[in-house]
Amino acid sequence: MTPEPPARTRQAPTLEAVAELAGVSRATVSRVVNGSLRVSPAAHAAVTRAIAELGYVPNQAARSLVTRRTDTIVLIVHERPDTVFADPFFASVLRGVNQALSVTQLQLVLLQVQGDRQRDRALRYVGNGHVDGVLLISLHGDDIMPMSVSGAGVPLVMAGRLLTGDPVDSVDADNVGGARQAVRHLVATGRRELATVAGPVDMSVGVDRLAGYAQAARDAGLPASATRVETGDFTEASGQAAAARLLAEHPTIDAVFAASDLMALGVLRALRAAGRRVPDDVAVVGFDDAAPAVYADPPLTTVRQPVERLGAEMVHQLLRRIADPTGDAASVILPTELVIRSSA
Amino acid sequence: MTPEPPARTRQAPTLEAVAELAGVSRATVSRVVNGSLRVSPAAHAAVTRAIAELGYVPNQAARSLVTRRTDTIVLIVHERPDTVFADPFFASVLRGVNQALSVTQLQLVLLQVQGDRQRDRALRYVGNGHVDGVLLISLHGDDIMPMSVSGAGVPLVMAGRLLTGDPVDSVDADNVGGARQAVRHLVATGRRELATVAGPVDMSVGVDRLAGYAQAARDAGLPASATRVETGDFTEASGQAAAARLLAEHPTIDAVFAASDLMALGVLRALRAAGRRVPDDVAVVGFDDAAPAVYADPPLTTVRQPVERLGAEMVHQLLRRIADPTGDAASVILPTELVIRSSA
DNA sequence: TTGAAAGCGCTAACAA
DNA sequence: TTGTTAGCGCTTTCAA
Repeated sequence: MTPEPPARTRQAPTLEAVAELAGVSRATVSRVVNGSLRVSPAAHAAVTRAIAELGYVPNQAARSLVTRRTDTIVLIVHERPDTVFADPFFASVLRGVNQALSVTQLQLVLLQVQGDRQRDRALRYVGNGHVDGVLLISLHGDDIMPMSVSGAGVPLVMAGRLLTGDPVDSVDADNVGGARQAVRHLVATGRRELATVAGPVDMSVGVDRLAGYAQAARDAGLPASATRVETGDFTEASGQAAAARLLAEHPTIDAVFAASDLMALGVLRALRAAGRRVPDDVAVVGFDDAAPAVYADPPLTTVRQPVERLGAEMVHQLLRRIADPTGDAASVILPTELVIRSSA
Repeated sequence: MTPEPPARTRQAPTLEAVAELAGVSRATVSRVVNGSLRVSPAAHAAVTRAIAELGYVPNQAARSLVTRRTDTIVLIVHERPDTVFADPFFASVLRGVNQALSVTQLQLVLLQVQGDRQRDRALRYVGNGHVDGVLLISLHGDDIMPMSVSGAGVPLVMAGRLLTGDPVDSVDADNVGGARQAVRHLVATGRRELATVAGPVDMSVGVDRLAGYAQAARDAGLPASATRVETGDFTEASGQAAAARLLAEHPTIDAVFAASDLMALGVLRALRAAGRRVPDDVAVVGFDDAAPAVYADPPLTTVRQPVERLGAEMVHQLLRRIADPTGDAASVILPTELVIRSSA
């Protein structure tokens, strides 16, 4: 009287069982499962039926052991130790990643990394063949992860670009172009005394959006006095503080380009606190990273980057790189879009 | 002259290599790696040194093949085919999950599931021993996934609860209590003509928040006429439409409880569109699911649920269940908190 | 405390 | 087109 084993323990059907039921060898079953062409219709049918009957699903561990593939990629989010990464941006990227992945056999492992300990653990995980490829979202402009990963020969695609200039497969929004759109819009609507609340200078997004701002201001023939810059860290509070500084020192400002949506919100608050009217008095344009700034009231004119698509493109590029590990690093730049709403 | 193999291909050191270098058997190395007590200090030292020298990391596939553990859990997000799941809520849960996981050896696989096809694929994935446990966030009140998963003997913890009443390990916010807090607050501040914009009746959050609202209204001795209900689907647009209906039919309303933050935003817009002043004319309290309603201007009084903690608690409960698969299903209810801001 | 040996379920030559 | 066979790297009895 052997006791009934718990469901959990009940042996999942193996290749062997399928082979037996179908009356063929394990190799043939394997061929069918893996879509080999060199199988007779009869064998194929028998195997397919047996698989259905038994509810067979390949054991991934056994498969990985021999193929050295894992059918898994990892998304690493390398945050700063102190900062909380902007949720909506991340969630939107993730949505795009999942969508692109849903038509593949690949599974997604998620790794949130803060600090050197966790980073090194992640690096070890990746370096040890646990995944077929890496997607990286890094908040560090000089992160060592990208080079460590690609140096280990593991396919990698990162969001944004490396401030070090090292070549890495990457997908990025057109931050320079987006900032230019913002400035051109402000100038086109008659603004002449511009300022920007820029992002951190140690992040490519920060650098690029500032560069676009400066370029466009120069192109518009604005004097240097009309290109004020204060820096924030992408948070609402920092945007508010930066705007307050701007207003105190340059009361004649009539437009602000905020390099993130959260900072744009802060700018709005600072303007209100200072008794300025938006947009009559001062116009505001923010960069839309999918954070909730669009819920500002009145709604904000923004430069929108296609965040979800960014995630999907990262996957596509990674798949390409996995299929063909050779060749130079490629950068995909996604266009931004100016979305005009009432407050600018 | 064998060509230099690419880094990728270079054999990772195996147990065998470690054993040889340490001058012991593979079994002994395995014991050290897995923390067995029955190893002599000398052997232990030799093995430890060899591991460090070689940079050995166990091959997870080989290990899983024999242990039948995967050291992986999966977070399944079962969305509706049409709806886009609220990003910030999801991202916050994920943050809590990751945080709880970071002190373990477990890896997190993420599965976004929409529609029956993907659901069945996920079920097969889980049922075939790919993961040690499942975390489930479901938007379907009568989802078959929970019972399928736990019926297959795979440890499962879900967020929320099943409308079917089936017993499943779960973690939930105190939605009933939170809604009561909201109503009590409105009553305490002098409101007498209440209404709610409730959530979908096929989701436990919707049902529970409505139940709390009704309970508290009754407890406060409000007449039935003061417990109007309109239903939305948790989106801002639906909140706005519901509030518009409410205002049209019951112009005397002086307070609205919105069962989600996005719907609260919609309510605010509807009130403004109707020329009502907030909060003087009509007070609004929303349920804070970590969506951006708190960015409303003026800020909204909300009932806040601890979303991040919810994720962490789900992990803790799952770990318990994995360690001890027997025993009855348990429900953890997390308290909510009333956060009073200007608009109510 | 240690080692020898038997697989875990699968893929991939190689032979037939 | 099919089957046979030899492992992939690890854990785990079982004996010593």
